[in-house]
Amino acid sequence: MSRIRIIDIARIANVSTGTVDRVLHNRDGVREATRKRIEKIIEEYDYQPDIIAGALASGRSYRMLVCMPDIVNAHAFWKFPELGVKRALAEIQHFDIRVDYLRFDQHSKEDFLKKTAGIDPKDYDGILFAPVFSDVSAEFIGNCRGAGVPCILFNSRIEGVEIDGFIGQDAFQSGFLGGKLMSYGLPPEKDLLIVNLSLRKDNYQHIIKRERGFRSYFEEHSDRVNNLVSVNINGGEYNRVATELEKKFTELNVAGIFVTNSRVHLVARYLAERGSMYVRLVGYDLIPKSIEYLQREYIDFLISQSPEEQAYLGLRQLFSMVVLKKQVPAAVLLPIDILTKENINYYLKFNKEYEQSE
Amino acid sequence: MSRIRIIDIARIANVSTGTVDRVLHNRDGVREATRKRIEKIIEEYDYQPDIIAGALASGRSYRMLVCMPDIVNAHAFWKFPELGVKRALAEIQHFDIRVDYLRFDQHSKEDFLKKTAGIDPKDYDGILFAPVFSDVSAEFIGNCRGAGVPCILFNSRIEGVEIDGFIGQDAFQSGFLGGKLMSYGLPPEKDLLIVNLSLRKDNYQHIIKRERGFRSYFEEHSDRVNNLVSVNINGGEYNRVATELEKKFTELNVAGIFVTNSRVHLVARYLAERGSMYVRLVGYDLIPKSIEYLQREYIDFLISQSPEEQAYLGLRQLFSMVVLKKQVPAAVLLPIDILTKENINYYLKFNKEYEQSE
DNA sequence: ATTATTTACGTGTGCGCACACGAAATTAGA
DNA sequence: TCTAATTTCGTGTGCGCACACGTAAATAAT
Repeated sequence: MSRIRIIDIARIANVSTGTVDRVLHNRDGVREATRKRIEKIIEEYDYQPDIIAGALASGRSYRMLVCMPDIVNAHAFWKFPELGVKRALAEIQHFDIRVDYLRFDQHSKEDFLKKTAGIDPKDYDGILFAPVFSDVSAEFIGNCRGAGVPCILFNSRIEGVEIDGFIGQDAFQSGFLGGKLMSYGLPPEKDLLIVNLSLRKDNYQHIIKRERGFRSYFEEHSDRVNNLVSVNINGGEYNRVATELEKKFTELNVAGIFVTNSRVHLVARYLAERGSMYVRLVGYDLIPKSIEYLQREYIDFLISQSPEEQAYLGLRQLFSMVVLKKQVPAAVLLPIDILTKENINYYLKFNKEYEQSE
Repeated sequence: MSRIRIIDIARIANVSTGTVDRVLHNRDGVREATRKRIEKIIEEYDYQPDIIAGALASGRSYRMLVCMPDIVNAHAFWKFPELGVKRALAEIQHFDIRVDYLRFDQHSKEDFLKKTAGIDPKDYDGILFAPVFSDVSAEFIGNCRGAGVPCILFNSRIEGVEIDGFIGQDAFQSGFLGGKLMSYGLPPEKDLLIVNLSLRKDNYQHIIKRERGFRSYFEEHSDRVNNLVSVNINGGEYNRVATELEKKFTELNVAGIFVTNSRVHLVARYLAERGSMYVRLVGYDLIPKSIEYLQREYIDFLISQSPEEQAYLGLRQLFSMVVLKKQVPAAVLLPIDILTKENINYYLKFNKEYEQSE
């Protein structure tokens, strides 16, 4: 009653295991009639290959490329995807899968081009990629898929570029949730700032969607008549941010600030130095500088993109596609995690465990 | 340069693979001196068995028992652990692991005793167990571990009972977080209700801890001078709940309600029928009845225990212990998920995907 | 019709390990 | 000292599959 094997199929079809093997692997050298007959039996008995035995026999090893920005310091944002990759790797280690990392400066398109220039996609069986620069990323993806190498994206997506899978977050909805967290308990008829602290104009897509989502919340809740004011501060050092904010604080009656990316800690610092603890502050991502202000209660909520989980799932999907030859969903949108001072430790501890288990 | 194999060790030690095999499996029939010699080599070269080949050769199959309460309707709380078990199973299916479910009426200790009486732990290689009735559960666990069967608990833990692993949540901290969510934006000097709607007094442990956590938040934030009033309503049908709440609403100036378990939807119904949308309501668990009120904004926040993830991790740990013979952490406390109207869909969708992929 | 070429298929080996069986070495028994 | 019992070890086989190789059958070339 156990599972049907190649040899069983061979016997039923009155051929040898070699012929069945050829059919299973779409190799030629099989007469059409025979092929049909065998395929029918495979179908009928719902043959499921024993991938354990397959892996052992083939002795194949796999090579994946994980392409994402540099980890700028030991605990920055891009450390988490790496942890996720390692976690996935630990689970599938028996399959002899090796991973190369290709890291690049997330602020330099030139660096990205230089680094990817040295890559031949054909050296890899699959690629997990966090696209930062839309146009050149699209080209890179095109090269890979042109060479027949599966490509799975995470963190952000590029419109109109065909890929094998995407793992990420619904940016609009996360902004919408930001609106709710902000609004919750805030007096109406006060002013709210939406602060964009992006360093590059390149990958603005999900930043814009976050702002739209945030605004949309207040449009849908007309009882909240808060006044929403956008502030764009490029450049990025603290003094610029402080100056710009100071201006707004004198003009307006600021009751809350929504920062559309992980640089929310700069705003938190401003509030801390100003002693404005009462101002609601909501931003993105679990990075150490922000955690500090979350714990000191200058930041009220952080919305997490679960970068660890994104990369974990990404590598698992590559594995499913490449090794198990299974279909994977075109897109997976992860839950939008809400982090506060009170639950942050569990997210951190979780990651620590993975680090220890290396 | 590839991994060292049994045959390599055998050659180095000047013995046959059979002898190495005996050492590896702690079988007798090996002279002490030889054993030492081989063990030293194993150590020195850090031999890691190829579990792929091992699984293939041994042809072993494994049997796990998953023991938890009945799924009372198609979408109730206990459906989620089942989904988690299935997800884990899908990932490790190549190892021929079968799972039996033992379900019992979570309100009847007699039923639990009856069901477990028919179980011989020795029929199983591992047990994943959600203990509900402390005393008899402890006995059951004792039987299993006495028979040498690893036992991993999830959902709740029993003090003083030795187990092989626990997957769950920090109840105190989740209550503390509930306090924050409640407090956030609520006017001080109003009254808050803490409502206990437990059906059985048996497994009160984490209910009590949740209340303690909640109260602790307000103790630590002395600027919040809200008045906390506990309400215990046993029994459980809606009318009782409505009557008791009505009493409190006339006595007090209720601005928020914290419900310590998943029956928060009963309170939400009361608020809905009363038209009291302004009252903040925080409770537990993603069950359909609550989701409805979450979407209608009578419930502001649900704290999720991630039951799907708990069971998923539980089975994965059993697998690690039993099949891979690896050590597993004594306890894993999962992140405390915050669910709102705005992010609930992603948690639901995620589960849907698993359902579809069956 | 005979040979060369192509197409279609069968056979054999090994991946790394687990385990049954049997053989050799050692010790005990007489 | 010789045999029997026991301990210690080696050998062989197979798990299900992938893949190289070899061979038979069909077709083409001469």
